Order: sequence, then structure tokens, then C-alpha cells
Amino acid sequence: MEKRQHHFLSENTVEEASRILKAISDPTRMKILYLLFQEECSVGHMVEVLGISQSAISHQLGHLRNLRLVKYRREGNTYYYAYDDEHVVNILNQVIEHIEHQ
Amino acid sequence: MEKRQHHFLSENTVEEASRILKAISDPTRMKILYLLFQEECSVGHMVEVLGISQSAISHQLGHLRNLRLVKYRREGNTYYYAYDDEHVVNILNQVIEHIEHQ
DNA sequence: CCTGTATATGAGCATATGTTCATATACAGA
DNA sequence: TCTGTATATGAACATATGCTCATATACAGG
Repeated sequence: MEKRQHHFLSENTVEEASRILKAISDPTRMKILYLLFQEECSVGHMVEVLGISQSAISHQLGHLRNLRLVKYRREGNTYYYAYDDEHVVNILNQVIEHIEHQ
Repeated sequence: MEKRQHHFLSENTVEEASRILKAISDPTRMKILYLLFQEECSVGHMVEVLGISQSAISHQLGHLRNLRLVKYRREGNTYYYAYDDEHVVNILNQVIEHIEHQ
């Protein structure tokens, strides 16, 4: 193995990439993000459509909020969520398209 | 929230996407794959270049082998690894490029 | 105010994940 | 056949993760 020059990743890059990839790799978060990619959506609607408990959805939304991947607006008691990081959603879609078209 | 038609992900798609994304989200595996993207590489070289223990590298290579993301050839006592799933490597590169160019 | 509805949050728990340490395996060379 | 080198593997352990259950919060309507 001759000593070629490698391009090295900085620790920051690795950690940031890891953060993003872990965020979208969990099935529940993936389903939420894929739904939000299609439309803004209330928590109750996510529960109904995805068949996942309110608590589980809400915990994962908390996670996605911390990562700044989603945003929300409030109308009375209802919270409408939308995605807030276009690039992350694009990456997710690309992975999904790859899998579905093979 | 009116009842629009959503595009739903099949469980298979979700699980496969999750598998791939989890595989590349771990920092050690990410570094290995990024190195292999640049050149075929022996285990010892990975240990040296990445500064990660032989055992940790080898365990993660086992994981990547199970997922069919890498292949290897043997020369005496030395195992040379290379990536074996172009698309997964492309996805990883895209994530990294996104992070580095922002 | 009191009640109901929508959502968030905390505690506890079970499982998954990644590492280290110790050891096994397989081959090369003397 | 003995020794050294390169890599793989198993056990044990610590930490992270995602869920459920129970409860808190905040607002709307009467």
C-alpha cells in the first residue's frame, strides 16, 4: 500500500454527517419526514396516518425539532409541522428512490 | 387537514433505507467507507490512517461485509478491502459534500 | 372557572450498538 | 514444526436509543 494522499474528513464533518444520517435513519422519523415532505401536517394527522402512538410521534418530533429539521406553527390546540431542512429531505428522498427503483 | 392522497412507503422500503442509512451513519464505518471510496486498502492501513483500534476496525468491517457494502481480496496474511455498493458510497459523498460546502 | 382536546414531557424499561480485552485462525518464513 | 504477523471473532460492558405509561401544559368553549 503506497503512501498516497487521502482526503481526510474533519471530526466536525463526520459528526455533522452522523447526526443527519442518524436522524433520518430511524423508521419513525423517516416516515414523519417523508409525510412532511408531501404536506404540512398536524400531530394528530401523523398519528392517524402512520399508525404510531401519539407519545412516540411527539417524542420523535421533539428530536427533529432539536435538530432543526422541522418547524411548526400553532393554531389553537393544534400544531402543524413542516420540514425545515430541504437538503436533508432531498437526501432522504434520494435514498428512497434508489431503493424503490431497483 | 383535508384528506389528500399521500404516497406511502412500504415497510420493506423503510427497513432497507434504515439499514443503509444506519450503516453509513456510524463515524467509524463512515471513515472506513470514505477511505475505501478513495482507494482499496488493507486493514492495517486503515488502523494506521484512521487511528482506530484493529479490533474496532475489524468488527465494523464484519458489519459492512454482512451488509454487502464492501468486498475484499486476500494476499497472504493481508486483506485488501474495497467498497462494493456504488450507490451507498455516492449517498455518503453527497451528504459529506453538502456539509463541507455550507 | 370547569371541562375537554391536542400535544409535550418525564420516568422507566428493554433492546441495540460500539468498544475493549482476550483469544482464535491462517498463513509466511526460518 | 516453530514463530511471527495480519486479521477475525467472542464475551463482557457501557452507553445510546426508542418505546410505553402516566402526567403536565395550554388553550378553547361553555
